[in-house]
Amino acid sequence: MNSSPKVPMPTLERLATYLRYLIDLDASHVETISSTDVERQTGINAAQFRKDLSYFGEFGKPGVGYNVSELQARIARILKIDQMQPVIVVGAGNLGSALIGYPGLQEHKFHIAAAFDRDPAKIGRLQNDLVVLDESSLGEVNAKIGARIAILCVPANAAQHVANDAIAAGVRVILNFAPIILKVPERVVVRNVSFLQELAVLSYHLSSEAPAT
Amino acid sequence: MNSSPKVPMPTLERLATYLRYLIDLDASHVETISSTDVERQTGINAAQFRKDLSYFGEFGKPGVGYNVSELQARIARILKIDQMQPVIVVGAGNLGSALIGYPGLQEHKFHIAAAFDRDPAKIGRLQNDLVVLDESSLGEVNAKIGARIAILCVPANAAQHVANDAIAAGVRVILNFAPIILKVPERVVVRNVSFLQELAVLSYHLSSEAPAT
DNA sequence: TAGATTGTTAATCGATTAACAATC
DNA sequence: TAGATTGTTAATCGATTAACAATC
Repeated sequence: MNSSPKVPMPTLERLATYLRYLIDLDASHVETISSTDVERQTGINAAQFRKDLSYFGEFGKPGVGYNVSELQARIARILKIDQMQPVIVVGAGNLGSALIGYPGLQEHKFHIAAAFDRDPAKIGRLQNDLVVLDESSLGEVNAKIGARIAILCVPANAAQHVANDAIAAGVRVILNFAPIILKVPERVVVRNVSFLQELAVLSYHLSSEAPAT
Repeated sequence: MNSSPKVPMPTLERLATYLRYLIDLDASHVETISSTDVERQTGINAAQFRKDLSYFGEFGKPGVGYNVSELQARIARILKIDQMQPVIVVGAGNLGSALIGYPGLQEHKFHIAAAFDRDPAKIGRLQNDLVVLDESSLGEVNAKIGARIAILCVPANAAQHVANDAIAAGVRVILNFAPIILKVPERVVVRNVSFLQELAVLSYHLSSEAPAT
């Protein structure tokens, strides 16, 4: 099923960008686009766009361009967001709650199937139509749900432990918000989102600019 | 003040990772590390680590290694997180609230100086010791605060407008959580954090794995 | 057909890694 | 001094971009 052996990570990230852009175009009833249109509107080089797509086959018509809704459907299929995916969230603090209620999850075919926490004060509480479950029941619960995607919104000191549990429960990819480098088996894919790291990089860029008033 | 003309973005991102790791080491009273230690514990190649530092000067002693607390202090200074920085947050929804109360902001020397929203129901409410202000007062308020960092947690359709206002108010770097590509003057630096994009990339990786049970 | 735009190959660019002389 | 580890140069690797024949 996986005809492309080595797709660069930046290509995958851009694919998600294209998809978002195509959804907007589709909503605006645009039917056809060219790679040059994409460059104008997203800033991503036209050759880059064509190259990115080329990892997965042929998508356009020379002299014409790309059919928006067809391209959208095909990229969605490549990213496996053409059918609903169950996702579990561990850590129901502020961030966890925000993610559970994040707008757009549904459209992207992600379904938060369960939320866990270890804090007795949070367990049992309702969070966006979801009862927060005891973290220790993660394995048991996921045996039913079968989620292969987990989102970790726990503190750094709990993250490794929770990751281990999630992996044991069948999770194969992890979106990690905890500021720690997780040690996981090679088959498991982890992506880290670090709010403070992003701010730090931005902070660096304050220096090179012209002095403020 | 900016002796290094062209530091690669990946280097800056890793710098923030090193810093976090060094803070941990310091807390564990480790005094000295070698680049090989860094590789073992973070997975980042030892040569990469040394190369990254080399953009900013000399930090270690041949045959000995790096002094943890000194290195920590110097990286913090490079990233300008050695002194408190005011930050404004626009959009006080779930995500905005989560970020305002995010643990670690203080340690990283970021201070959320004001939060804004355009929803009358949110304006005036208390959010982590902060009164949510009317978005339309952003310019006026930031004239006093002088924040050069803004975090955007508004919906996609409001993001460009808010970004324009923030830039007009003196903001020079933006952390954008809205799923949209902002058009900004060249001098302004934007970093995008896209939760759904991260999930999409992870979702892709589910295919290449061994079949589930 | 002529004009436009694709998919792909080749050229360029930049980042990572290995190797090693310098040095503590 | 001998052993360890740095900072940096050179080699490798991979990603981006330009160019163009194929084709609608």
